[in-house]
Amino acid sequence: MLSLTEENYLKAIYHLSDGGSKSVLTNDLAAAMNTKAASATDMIKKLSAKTVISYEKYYGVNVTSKGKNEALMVIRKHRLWETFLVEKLGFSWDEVHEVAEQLEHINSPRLIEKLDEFLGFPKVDPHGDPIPDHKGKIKVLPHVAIDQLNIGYQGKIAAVKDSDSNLLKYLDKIGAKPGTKLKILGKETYDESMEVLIDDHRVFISKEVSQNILVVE
Amino acid sequence: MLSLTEENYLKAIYHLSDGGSKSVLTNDLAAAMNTKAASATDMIKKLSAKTVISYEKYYGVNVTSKGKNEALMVIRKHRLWETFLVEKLGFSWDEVHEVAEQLEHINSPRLIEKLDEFLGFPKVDPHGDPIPDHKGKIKVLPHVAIDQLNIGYQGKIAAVKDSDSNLLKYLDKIGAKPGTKLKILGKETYDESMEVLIDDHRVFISKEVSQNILVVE
DNA sequence: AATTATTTTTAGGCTAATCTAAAAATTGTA
DNA sequence: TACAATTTTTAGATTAGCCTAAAAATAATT
Repeated sequence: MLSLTEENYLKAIYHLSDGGSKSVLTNDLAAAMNTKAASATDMIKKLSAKTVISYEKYYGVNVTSKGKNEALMVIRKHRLWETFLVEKLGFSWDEVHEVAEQLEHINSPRLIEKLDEFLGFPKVDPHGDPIPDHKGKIKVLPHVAIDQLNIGYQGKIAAVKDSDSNLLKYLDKIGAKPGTKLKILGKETYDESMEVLIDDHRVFISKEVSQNILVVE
Repeated sequence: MLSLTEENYLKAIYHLSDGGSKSVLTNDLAAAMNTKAASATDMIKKLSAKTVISYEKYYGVNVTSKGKNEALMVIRKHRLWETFLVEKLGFSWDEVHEVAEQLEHINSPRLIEKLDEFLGFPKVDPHGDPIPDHKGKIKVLPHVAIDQLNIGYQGKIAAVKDSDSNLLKYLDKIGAKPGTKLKILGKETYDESMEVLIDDHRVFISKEVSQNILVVE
């Protein structure tokens, strides 16, 4: 059993390690958790003792398969709650994160299975991120940001990066949400800004924004 | 801002004081919280400092109006979530308490208003207990337990006491839930057991059970 | 009214999660 | 390769919530 704080650290480690594929450094973890390195070290020791991460002094931490599973269950809960908030309660997708950060720690397997069913077993959350199933299986689709694509590309938005609430507000304003069709009309070589067609509306977007809109390759 | 633990203590004080109408003793509070008197004293000091209760050494605590409001907001959340779990997720009413104990501490005024709306602004929870409105206003109906009533009484079950999950399971089994019609057919003077008609089914119930089935007077 | 019993509070300690400051290990560079 | 810079860990405190044991206050009983 992990405490709320331990769950949050583990989730951060999981994300920083790209789903367990690389080591995470103490300082990076501390930065992600808005704490100091000393606190991160303390927590690393605890999570190590609980065998959800493995740890070699001075060389960073790795998520164990047990830890991966625990992290995926938290992510599952987070994304199911986000879906609930948007689909059922009418939240806009830029305001769900904070609430989901709280709801993801509710501990009731039965609740989460019922919620999944109530939502119709969704595969992705409102930002297009995949929702792990009850066994922790997650379907990672190969996404590319549209700044990597060329003029003439046509397709549907698969996901958006959900790092920043202001970005999400902007994306919402220009209509860029998962499922919407998109076409690249032009690209300025100087600053890599783009002209795109989003759901038949012409929009100019900066490179920064284009890096956050993802399509399936 | 109250911590999770502080919220739980305040809620217990509110309930033990019958909604703020009488003082609560340290030992009773400790018993309700499954802790020791020393811990209760510690917490009483903290809640006092936060002006949600008033406290005179050795003479028990009283809820302030500020505290009453805070307690009512927690109760509002608890009962709205219970309603959600039963109405939307298909939980049976004897299994919602534990989960609602966790959900009641989620802090998001917007969430709770949206949830209220989603549920159609319910007036009572699945046990028949009134749900405080967003201002903390609560409509207390004058309930009587049916052990106080005589043969021939006819009416609808208004609420059941939700103290014990085993009792709730039993009540569910015999069909005794809020809204169901009920008639008292007989009463044994020796042990005060009763024969009642619940939704047209004849059932014998002990005094203990009859004390937990409430109707509007 | 005095003594006993009960209740409540205080004193001092423990653990989880945090911090600052200092020490140790690793990495980068002259 | 040795010294400087950076990163990480350790040491020692702090706060919230809990504990036990002892002291203090109130209540009950002879």
